[in-house]
Amino acid sequence: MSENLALDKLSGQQSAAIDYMDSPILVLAGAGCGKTQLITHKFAHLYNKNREKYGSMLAVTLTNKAAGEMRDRIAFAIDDDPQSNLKGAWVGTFYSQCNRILLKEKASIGITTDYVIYDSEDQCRLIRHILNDMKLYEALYKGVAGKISYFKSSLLTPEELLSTYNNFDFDEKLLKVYVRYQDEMKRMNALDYDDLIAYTLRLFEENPDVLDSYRQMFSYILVDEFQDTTYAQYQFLKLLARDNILVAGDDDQTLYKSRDFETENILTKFEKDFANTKLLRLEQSFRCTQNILTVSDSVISKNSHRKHKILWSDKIAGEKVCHYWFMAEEDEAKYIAKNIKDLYLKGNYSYSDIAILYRVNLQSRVIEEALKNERIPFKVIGSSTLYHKRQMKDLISYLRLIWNRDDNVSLRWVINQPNKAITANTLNKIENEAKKEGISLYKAIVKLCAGKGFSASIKEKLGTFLTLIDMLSAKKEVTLSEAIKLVGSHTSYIESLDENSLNDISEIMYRSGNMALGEFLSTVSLTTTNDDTRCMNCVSLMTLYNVKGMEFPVVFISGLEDGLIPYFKATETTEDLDEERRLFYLGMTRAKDILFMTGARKRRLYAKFQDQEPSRFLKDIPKDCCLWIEKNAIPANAATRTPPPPPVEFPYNTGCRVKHPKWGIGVIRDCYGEQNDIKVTVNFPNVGVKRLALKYANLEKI
DNA sequence: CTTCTCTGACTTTTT
DNA sequence: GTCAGAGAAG
Repeated sequence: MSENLALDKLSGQQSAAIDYMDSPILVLAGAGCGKTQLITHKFAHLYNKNREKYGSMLAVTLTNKAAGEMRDRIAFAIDDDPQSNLKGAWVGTFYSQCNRILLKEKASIGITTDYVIYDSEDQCRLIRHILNDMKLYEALYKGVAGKISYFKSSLLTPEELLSTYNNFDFDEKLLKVYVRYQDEMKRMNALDYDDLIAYTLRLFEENPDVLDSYRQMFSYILVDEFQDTTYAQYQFLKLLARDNILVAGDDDQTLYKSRDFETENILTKFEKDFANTKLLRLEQSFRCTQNILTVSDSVISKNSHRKHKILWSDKIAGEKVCHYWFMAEEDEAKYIAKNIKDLYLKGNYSYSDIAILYRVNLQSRVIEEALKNERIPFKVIGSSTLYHKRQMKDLISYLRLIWNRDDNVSLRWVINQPNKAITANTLNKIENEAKKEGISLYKAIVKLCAGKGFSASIKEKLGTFLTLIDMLSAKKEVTLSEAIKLVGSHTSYIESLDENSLNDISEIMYRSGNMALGEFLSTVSLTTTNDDTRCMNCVSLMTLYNVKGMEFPVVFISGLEDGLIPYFKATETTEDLDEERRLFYLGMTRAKDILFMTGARKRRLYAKFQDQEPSRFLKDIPKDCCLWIEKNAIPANAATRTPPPPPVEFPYNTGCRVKHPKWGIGVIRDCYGEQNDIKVTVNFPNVGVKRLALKYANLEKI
C-alpha cells in the first residue's frame, strides 16, 4: 500500500531502474534527483515481491547518517510491520557490514573476535608512539596516518609498495612506520577502519565457501554514494556481486578524492568491470529551481573528467540567484542576518528552512555574532561536538581493557592516569620488554613482575594494576552497565569526574546499558559525532563538507572569495581545484528555492587582515543568470545622509497575544516599520503566520 | 609532580 | 586569535 502510493511519485527513469533486473545497473544521478529514493524503493519493491528470495539483500552507503535514513525509508516502504522484519536486513555502512561478517564468521584469519576497533584517534596515538619510538619527528603523525590509511584503503601492502615504488624516491621511513604499525596492530588484535574491509576481503579470498554463502545470501546489492567508495570497498562489491547489483552515484559530488591515486573515474570503471552494465540517468531535479540549476551547472561544467549531465526541473524558474559583495566580513554577516530576519518575518520560511554555509569553521564566528544581534536562533553543526571527550575516552579505555587486555593504546592511556604513580622510567622498561619479546604491554608487565628487574615497591604498584585488569577482564560477557559499575567500584575513576561527565555517562548507560560490552565497543568505534541533526526552529550553520546529503529551501554560501573558495591551499593542482569547484557546486545544489552567495573584501584570517578578491568560480557564471549586487561600505553621500530615525515605539511586544476579527487569537512574532505605518507578523495557530499592517487589521490586545 | 609560559600550527572529515 | 602540546620552573 505505502509502496504503491510512493511509486506513483517516481519518475519514468526511476521506475525503469526498479523494474530492470537483467544486468548490473549504474545510476548516474544529479543532485536532488531522487537517487536514495530509488534505492530504498527498489529494496522495498523486491522485498515485497518475494520475501523468500529477497529477504537478505545488502544495501550499503558510506556514513551512518545516510545508512540510518536508508533504513528508515525502507522500513516505511515495506508492506509489513517495519519493526520486526528489517532486523535481518544487511543495511548499513561498508564498515559496519564488514564488522558484522567478521564477527559472524568468527574471523578465521589470524584475528579473534574480541578484536578492538581503532578509530582515527586511536590510530593517531599509536602512530605518534611509533614515530616517537623510531626517533622520527612526531608532529608529522597526522600526515603519516593519512598516508597509511590511504595505502590500506587502496589495498597496497608494504611489500607491494616496495616493489611498485622501487624506482621512485619513495619515503623509506614512511614504509618502515607502516610495517611497524601493521605489526603492532596485529599483536594487539586491533583493527582500524580499513582493516575491517581488508580482513573481510581476505576472509573471502581464503575461504571460497564462505564467500559463496554470502554471494548466495545477498540476492541483490544496492550501493548509494557509489562515487565515494574506496578501492577496497569496490573490491568487496566485485567479489560479492554478479548481475544483481545497482550502484548509484554522482561524480560531481565526490569529496576527498583530490588526493586519490586512482585517476580513472570509478563510474567508468564500473561499466568496464561489470559486463552489460545498464546505464541510467536521473536528471530531473526534484529539489532545485531551474535558476539554481543553471547557475550551478555553469560552474560544475568547467570540471574535467566528469560524466556529462544536464539537470532540469519542472519547478518554476524561481527567484534569481543573488551574489552580494561587501566591504568587510562584518557587513556580510550583518546582511545575512538581516536578510534571514526578513525572510522569517514575511512568514514564508521558518528558521529551520535556512542554512548558512562556509568553507572553514572559523568563518562561523562573525556570522554567529550577527545572528545573536538579530536574536535569530541558530545551531552550528559539526565542528566541536566531540562525542569522544576526554573523560569518555578514559572510560572507554578501561572498558576496552576488559574486552582485550592486549590493547596497548588503551593500556597506555589508563596507566598514565594520575596517581597510578608509575614513572616514565618504569614505563620505558615495560615498553622495551614488550618490544624485545614481541608481546603486548600487559604481558610484558606480567613477565617483569615475575622476574627480578623491578623493586618490591614497583612490583606492588604494578601488581595492583594487574589484579585490577585481570579481575575486570574475567567478566567479558557482561552488559555495558555492569561493566561500567565494575570499573567504578574498583577504580577512583568515577570519583574524579565532574558533573557534566557523570551526566554523559548516565546518558550512555540509559541509552545502551543493556548492550553486550563487545557490541557497545564496536558501536562506539563505528559511529562518530553527528547525532545532532537540525534543531526545531534554528538556522543551520555548517561547512560545505558537512552539508552533503541535506537540502534547505534557502541557502546562503558565504565567503565566496579567492583563498576561501577555492581554499588557498588547494589551488595548485587541477585535481584540487576540481574538488573545490565540486564543493561549491555541492553547496549551491542544496538550495530548493533561494540561493544567496556572498563575499567580502576585507576578512580576518587567523591573526591577519586580508584583502580578498571575489572567487574565481564566479567568473564561470553567465552575467545574466544571477543578480550581482555590490554594497559599498561607506555610501558616497554618507556624510550628508540624514541621521537614522528615532527608534519607533511599538504597541506590541513579541510574544504578546492579540485577537483578530476573522482569524481569532494569535501571538505577535515581530513588530517593524515606520511610526505611522507599523506592521506586525502574527502567528495564528489555526491560520498560520500572517503579516498585517496595524492601521487596517483591527487587532485587539488581550 | 604540578603549574606556568612559550611556541607554533592552523582546511575540510567519514568510518 | 586560539588552542594544544612541550619544556621550564616551582
